[in-house]
Amino acid sequence: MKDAIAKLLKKALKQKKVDLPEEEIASFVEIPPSAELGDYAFPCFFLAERLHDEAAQIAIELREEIGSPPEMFEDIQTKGPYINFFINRNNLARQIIADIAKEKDGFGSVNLGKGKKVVIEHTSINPNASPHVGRARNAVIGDSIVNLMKFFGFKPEIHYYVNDVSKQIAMLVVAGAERLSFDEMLNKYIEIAKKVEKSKTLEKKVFLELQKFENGDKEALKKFEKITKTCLKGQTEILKKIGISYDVFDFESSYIDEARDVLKKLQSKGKLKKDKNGRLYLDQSDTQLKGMMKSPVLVLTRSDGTGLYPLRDLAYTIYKISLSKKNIIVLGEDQKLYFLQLKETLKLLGFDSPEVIHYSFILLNTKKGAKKMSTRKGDVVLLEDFFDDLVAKAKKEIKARKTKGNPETVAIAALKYKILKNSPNKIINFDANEALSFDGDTGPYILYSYARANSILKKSKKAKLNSKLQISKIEIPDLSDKEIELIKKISQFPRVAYDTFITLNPSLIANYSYQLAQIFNEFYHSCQVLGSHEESFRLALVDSFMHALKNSLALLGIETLEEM
RNA sequence: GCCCGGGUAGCUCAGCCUGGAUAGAGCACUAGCCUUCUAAGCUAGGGGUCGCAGGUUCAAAUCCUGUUCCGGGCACCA
Repeated sequence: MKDAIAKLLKKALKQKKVDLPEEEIASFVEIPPSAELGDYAFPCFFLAERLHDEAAQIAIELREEIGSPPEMFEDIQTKGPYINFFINRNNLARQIIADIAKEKDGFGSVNLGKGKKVVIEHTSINPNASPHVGRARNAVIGDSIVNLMKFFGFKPEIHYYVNDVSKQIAMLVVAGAERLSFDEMLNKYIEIAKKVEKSKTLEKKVFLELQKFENGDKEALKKFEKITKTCLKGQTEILKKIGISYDVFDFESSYIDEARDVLKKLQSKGKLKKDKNGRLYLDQSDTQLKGMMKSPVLVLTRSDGTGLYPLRDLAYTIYKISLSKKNIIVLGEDQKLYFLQLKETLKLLGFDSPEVIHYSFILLNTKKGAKKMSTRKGDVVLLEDFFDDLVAKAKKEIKARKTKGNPETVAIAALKYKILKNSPNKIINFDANEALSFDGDTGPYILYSYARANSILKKSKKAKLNSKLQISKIEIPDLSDKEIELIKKISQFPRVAYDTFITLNPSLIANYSYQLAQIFNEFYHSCQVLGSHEESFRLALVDSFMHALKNSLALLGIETLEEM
């Protein structure tokens, strides 16, 4: 569209003896702040100096040069220093409705992946306790990326890395937690973490337990496995409740042997060094990490010779890359530098590294200000508790309204939207009261607009008829402002979905979903559908809206409700 | 000390990549709207030195530099 405008302008500019390439002209073309100013606009400021005239006057003269607008435009006007282009809205309306009627749930989707496998690792919570909402951010973002990949024709394989070789589990072993249930784990963990912090001898005991596990001591193995299993089961059950599941669970402990091979390979690269305590480390001073760290090294073994986490992580990442070249991982912001270290090490070994999405923490709003959630300190809002609160609230609302609708679906929408509407790199300030709200910029609000739309179609006798009717036969009436806004917003969906895919930033589509729902609600109030003269067209428009919103929410991992 | 994020209305956030018309939403507050398709809604109103200071530009929330505050990280946690 911008190209077409640029073409018109190029011709007009030539008359004024200004010769600019079309691409440059197109780069000036913008979308005006309000619909009254048209659909596209061309600012003339930059021409003022060159033509020794006022920008507003130039706009008028250029407009004259263009002459009568071609068919694709309804009108071309000038407003001050701008030339404003109004596209033919009826054409747009017809086209969008026809596209969606044809593509339905595929509207906006492009088969970029062509069925290619993409390995996505997300969530990967330490198996030590019930997850808090901060951890849930990883899972919710990861799940959205999975949906995004599917939408663009990839075949996602979802991996969950289970950190079963860890100090945390060793601590729980020392605390005798292998007999505990999942619900009891958190308190035990907080208790032992406090004790270990205070006592060096207890910490030694913890590391001894870890060493025993790594060396394959049967007793230790059994205890570690029991705790890991209990935690993993508890965690995945909660995640399943919010509609997030996994294809493969990879256990860190099964990469201990491969880790040794990685160590050997690094040895052969000649970058591996041993410090005076006997630790093996990788010198990274010849990489971008120089200047970013006090000492650019990656420590790979303890002084007792046991491998550290990065070593196994390397082995694991190499394994994932062997599954598919396209790899995505979701990691906390605390792992930014570490991931760069990993990336440089993989590069040294001749491997690509996964695309990474880093997300910031969710802070807890308290009277004293925001503070970080910490499992270790017990300052958390547990995902499960928060979700249960959301479900209870949804049940209450549904009951009050005497409607039907699945409260779990409403709660999932509230939770996921709350997490996804912010850019991953933005810290989320989590306020319990605000998070429980279903008004305004929330998941339930968006679902509600869908349910309302559905209600119209359900009550309509023509809707069924419409679906069989040739879209081309529907008469497009003179469009009201709200109808135009809605059509334009719907038409943006493919672009927004694609941008989300490129940037791996689900907040783009989350914000779009909200704006779309908002415009629909405005349309709903200003335009009666049933029984109106424009009924056929409006029914088709409502149907188009529903598809756009449904596809949009699907990318966020949110299901729509026909009634709520 | 160094590296990476962030600072926009009382609060929570869009907008920044790719500079343009009066800086947008939501919550909270005020006033309206349910005998018409679901009031989880809509309409109207008040509320902003876009952290601060320079610079580039016809034009800066947006780009550049400096500075400040908050978060994350910088050798045996994972």
